[in-house]
Amino acid sequence: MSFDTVKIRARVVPVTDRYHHGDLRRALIDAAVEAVGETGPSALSLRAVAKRAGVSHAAPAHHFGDKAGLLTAVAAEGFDRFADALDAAWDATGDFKAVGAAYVRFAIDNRAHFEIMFRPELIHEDDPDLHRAEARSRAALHRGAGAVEPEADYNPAALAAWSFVHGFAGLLIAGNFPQSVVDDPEAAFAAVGRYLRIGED
Amino acid sequence: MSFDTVKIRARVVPVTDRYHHGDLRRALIDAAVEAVGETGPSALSLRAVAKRAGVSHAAPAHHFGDKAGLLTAVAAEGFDRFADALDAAWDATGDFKAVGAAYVRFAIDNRAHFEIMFRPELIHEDDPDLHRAEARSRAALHRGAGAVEPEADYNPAALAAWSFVHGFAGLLIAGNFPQSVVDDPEAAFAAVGRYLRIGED
DNA sequence: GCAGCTGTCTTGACAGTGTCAAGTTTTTCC
DNA sequence: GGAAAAACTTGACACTGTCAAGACAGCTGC
Repeated sequence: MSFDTVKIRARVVPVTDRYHHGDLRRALIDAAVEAVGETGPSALSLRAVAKRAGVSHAAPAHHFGDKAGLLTAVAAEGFDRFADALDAAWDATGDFKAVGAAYVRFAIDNRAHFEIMFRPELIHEDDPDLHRAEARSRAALHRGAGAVEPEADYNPAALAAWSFVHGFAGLLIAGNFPQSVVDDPEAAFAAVGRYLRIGED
Repeated sequence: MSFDTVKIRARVVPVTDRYHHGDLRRALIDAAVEAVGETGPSALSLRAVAKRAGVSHAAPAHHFGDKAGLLTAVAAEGFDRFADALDAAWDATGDFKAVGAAYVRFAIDNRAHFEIMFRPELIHEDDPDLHRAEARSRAALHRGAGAVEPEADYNPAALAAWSFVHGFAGLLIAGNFPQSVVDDPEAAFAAVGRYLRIGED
């Protein structure tokens, strides 16, 4: 096997790990996210994910151990992107409401990730990578909401803010809100957010 | 059929439908709730539910059509009890916060029902019985939260209150809150609820 | 009081599922 | 260039939801 072949491969799939498929791990996560987006997390089939990625039905197990392992990887990726989004919103505005809006926006734009992230029975909660990513999100959220109030072991203001935005996002993507809210979530969130007593007076 | 027969039957099995098993429909719903409480909604197996109720594996299909049908019945029952709980809280106190506390309490005490009620991909959303029960809950919730603000097509105050309590309940039962909150949810909800600007000034 | 019928449930079968053990192929390492 | 490791495939297993067909009980009409 010549060095050229490797080089060509590396140029074709410019990702961290490389092997036969190129980056099957990546491809499987993407396929899983796609499938969850279409049919929801409960109806997800490992074999369908494998077929979507063009590999045999047992290939996912090699990378993720089992179904929950694959979903754990999706959740970890979700928490990482989530932390990025929240941090970006805070850095850009320094405003709690903007972080809340980013929270809701993330849930809408990354619905598949979001649905898995907060469904503990589907994933391996003890996964170290998941923990790391989750901690990042928690920190980002705390920075946005907790900055208003002094830090504490458990911060009621942060919990209030979290409950509020999480409930709004969850009810929204589950289809519990009227069409006008779905059509313009940002405006609705701004209107509804006025009833939260945080970051003012 | 004579009127007397009905009366006697009604005393033995005081439920809507009756047949061989006594009330298999009821038993299957109970078994499903039990199973969901133990393993979560995703791992629920129709055959396991049937075994738990002591009937053949295909018996549930006769009463509920399919798996989603069984879960729909659970959700409908959940929404009915939910409406009862919220109405009772409002009638007893006339206080929005008490309705919120009842919301959280219901989620904790009826975790299996609650988890299914807000997971649309698991149930038949077009089921008329579900719709009826859901409307009852919506009305009860609106009575508790919407009473504060004037009625409208879409009431921001009601949506805010709903988002807040729903998020709190959801994050709590998903294990995202610190132990102190889990140990005394009522106290935590009262503390956190102060950050919601509803029903005051 | 009995034939027929409707509703309740069982049996058996089917394709599809997750997981595991064993094999095959490719890459890496020295 | 050969050995070892990694990446995947193949085949099997028990289990799942769903469907068609049949068995059984209870009620209806006479």
